[in-house]
Amino acid sequence: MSLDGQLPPKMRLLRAAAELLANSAGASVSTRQITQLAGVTAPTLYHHFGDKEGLFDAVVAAGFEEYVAGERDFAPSGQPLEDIRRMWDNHVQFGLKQPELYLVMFGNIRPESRPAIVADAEALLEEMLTKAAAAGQLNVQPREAARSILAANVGVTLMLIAEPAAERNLELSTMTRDAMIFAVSTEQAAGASPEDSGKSSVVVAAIALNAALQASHSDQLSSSELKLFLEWLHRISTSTSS
Amino acid sequence: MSLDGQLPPKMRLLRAAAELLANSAGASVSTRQITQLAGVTAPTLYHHFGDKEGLFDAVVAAGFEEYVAGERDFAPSGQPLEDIRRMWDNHVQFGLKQPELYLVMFGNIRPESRPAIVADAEALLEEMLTKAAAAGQLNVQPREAARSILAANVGVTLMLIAEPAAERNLELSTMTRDAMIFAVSTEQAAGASPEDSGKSSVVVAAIALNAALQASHSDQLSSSELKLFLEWLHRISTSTSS
DNA sequence: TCAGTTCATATAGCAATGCTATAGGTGATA
DNA sequence: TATCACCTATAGCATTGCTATATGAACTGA
Repeated sequence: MSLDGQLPPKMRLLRAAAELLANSAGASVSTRQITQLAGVTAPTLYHHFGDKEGLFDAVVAAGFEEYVAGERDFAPSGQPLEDIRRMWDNHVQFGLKQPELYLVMFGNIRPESRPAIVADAEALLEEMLTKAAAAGQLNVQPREAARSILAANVGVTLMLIAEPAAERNLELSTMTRDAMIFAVSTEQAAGASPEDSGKSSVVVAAIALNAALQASHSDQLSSSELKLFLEWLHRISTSTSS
Repeated sequence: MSLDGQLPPKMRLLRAAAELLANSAGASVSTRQITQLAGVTAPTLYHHFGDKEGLFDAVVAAGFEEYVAGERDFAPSGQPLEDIRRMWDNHVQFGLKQPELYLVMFGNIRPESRPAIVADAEALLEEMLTKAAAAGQLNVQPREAARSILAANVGVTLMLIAEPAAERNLELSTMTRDAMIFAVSTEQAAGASPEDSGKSSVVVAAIALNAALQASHSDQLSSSELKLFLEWLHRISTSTSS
């Protein structure tokens, strides 16, 4: 079978690569397989993508588009933390639905190659977490919370992918998810956690104000005042000692 | 340079492969590079390891021995949860010290190939968590806790590896670590403070910060800075627009 | 001591891989 | 028609993982 049709060769190459990548259980996919399935010869591939890795990057980029679309494609519930849960679940589902693609995206991250995807995924989470912070529901900076949650999310998804599909236990996901969200949220504020007993109230309030200010542009302060104000606010909200 | 010496060829192959794998920044290592560095010809490799992947598996196994040794190599503090923290940190340190090896071990996990390593790492954690459970410090089953903590641990380590070494922020690790441990432990009994749920305006946040600042004297701002800061805060919190 | 057996290494080479130098074909524009 | 940029194909190179076969070394039993 070949992916002929009226599609331009560039598209056919992308689809062929995606299909072979998705069905190759870890085995390496050769350019010859791809070009044959696409009904195209080798130079066409290198003309359009320069490289085998270039083609794979394009496939990953397409997959990432799909992922982002999924992350955005539900109505905000009004409860940011609930939306975070859905984003988490969507992330896991994406990984389980396209494990090979996911492994290329998040399993082989190397310092020099592709922190871009990670940064984008973080930004998605951070965006939603900022709303939570604005509602006073966040314990830490939205950015730090996003990094932490994403890390756990990736780890859980990789673990689930590694398991045979039959015995996958999604409880691992929900449990870890709720643990992370609970840890960054203020629901626990009165708790006995030893290290944040001193910082909590001031820092939480500062973080919330910071997020709220950035969401709604208050005109009570001039721009220069606001700049200095935000700087001080940042200083307070990043303080760790009481 | 070659790894000659009195070592048997099998060892030389292992060391050569480990060294090349450690220094190859993601690039693929060829059998010819390995055999040349080991001062050996190709059939020797296949005689001892059968396969290129067989050799790499052996390298991974050796690396895993080192990892396990590190996980066991500290005296139990008597506080299981504190020991879990050290195991977490040791895991991260191992990943950062040998990133390429770590990526092979935990980044490329595929359902059919190697859940063995994951299972062993889980068992290490579970062993310690069982002690915590015996001391009544655990909220969930040790096995579930181990799976969850390991997943987050792997995710965090992968994220840190993906970052340029210069700007690695280990706070991501400690924060996620404590979040996970806190979530599975029984320490969290204290109640929540649902008073400020639902509102998100700048004013509310400013008022909260104002109150919090006056309650606890933060030393992040000088007194003159603080005075001006509070004035602005007052201006914001008395504004009429939401 | 010496044939037999087993283990370990080397020589030479195969098929498959990623990639490319070069040339041919196509359509739009002048 | 002629030109020119763009896209694709033919053929082949260097490198890859791997192996069929042969040679050496070390030990065994007589």
